[in-house]
Amino acid sequence: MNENTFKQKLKEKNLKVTEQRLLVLNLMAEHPGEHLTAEEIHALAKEKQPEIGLATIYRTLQVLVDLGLIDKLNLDDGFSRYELGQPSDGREGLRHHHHHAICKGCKTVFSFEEDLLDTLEQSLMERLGFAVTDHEVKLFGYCRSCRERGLDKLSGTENMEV
Amino acid sequence: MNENTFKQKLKEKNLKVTEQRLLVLNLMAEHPGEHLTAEEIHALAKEKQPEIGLATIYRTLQVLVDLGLIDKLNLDDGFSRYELGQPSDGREGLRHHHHHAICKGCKTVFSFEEDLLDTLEQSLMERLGFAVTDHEVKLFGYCRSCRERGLDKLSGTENMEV
DNA sequence: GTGATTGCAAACTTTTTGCATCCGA
DNA sequence: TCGGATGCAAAAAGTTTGCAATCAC
Repeated sequence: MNENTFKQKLKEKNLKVTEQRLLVLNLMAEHPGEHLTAEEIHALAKEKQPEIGLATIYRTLQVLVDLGLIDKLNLDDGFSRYELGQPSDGREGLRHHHHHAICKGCKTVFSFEEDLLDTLEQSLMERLGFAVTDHEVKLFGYCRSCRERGLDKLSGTENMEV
Repeated sequence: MNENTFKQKLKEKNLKVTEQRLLVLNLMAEHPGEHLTAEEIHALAKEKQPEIGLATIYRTLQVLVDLGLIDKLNLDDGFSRYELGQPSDGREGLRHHHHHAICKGCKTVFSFEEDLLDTLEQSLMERLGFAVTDHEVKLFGYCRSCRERGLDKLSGTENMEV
């Protein structure tokens, strides 16, 4: 995604090209694979444009989501998080985002690509007539190092909230 | 899940058996397959116990989640939602919840069972050493009736928020 | 009796909105 | 010029917390 494509997309929707919008998109592009909160993006943005307000960040992120340039994620920590979108694979209307594995021990989020949902989506279409355009997959469990430290063997709730 | 099993589980954690806890669990059991918000559960609870407070609902729901009796869902509508858990299939530590397909046209949520993630989970274990204990799968798309009404053919953002 | 639980209200947190000003086209 | 965009502050909405009174055991 280069800047000209972005400007093009904005114009198609009669949206204006502003410094703030360029800044936020560039910040997202500089942090690929990260899952940033609005506050984090605001902090990064203020380094380059100290006047920028948090409301602008939220409004800009919504624009970028609508344009399909970034994805909004919910990793169950009370924040909405945003990350640069994956380039489309060309199938019309399909934006298959990558998946996330969240370690319940150390809260690390592992991202990975995988397209094993095709069978599931086909079956939905056949049985319900439901056409899938997008999906969000979250796997919860324990990463290797937490398992080596025995964090997956604790019972009860003592490690459910950090 | 009968009431005695519930009382048993509470005692194991040194939690007390209260009217409020019994009421909330029973309400959840009376609404299988529904995705209720805390406010909705509160409204139902007040019919039988008008004094019950919303804070008690939240605290009780957390207890039920911790006990593994209900699941907390996020269907991207700004609410946390709760539903009765599926009975475990016996595999230790595994609670495979069912999946949700959310129609972007009419916002209907379709629930379905399917266990097609085993391959994905095996591959995670082999490649990352990540042991999956649970997962949450959300599919977004358009249901049959919305497709018949052409709601999936609109471009842009005009149908992204309702 | 004693510590957990409840109800209420206030606090908190994230996100949205109203509005005057400013800016891009 | 002019409608959209911004910054600020206030509001909104869902959820959590402090505390005195109450309840389970």
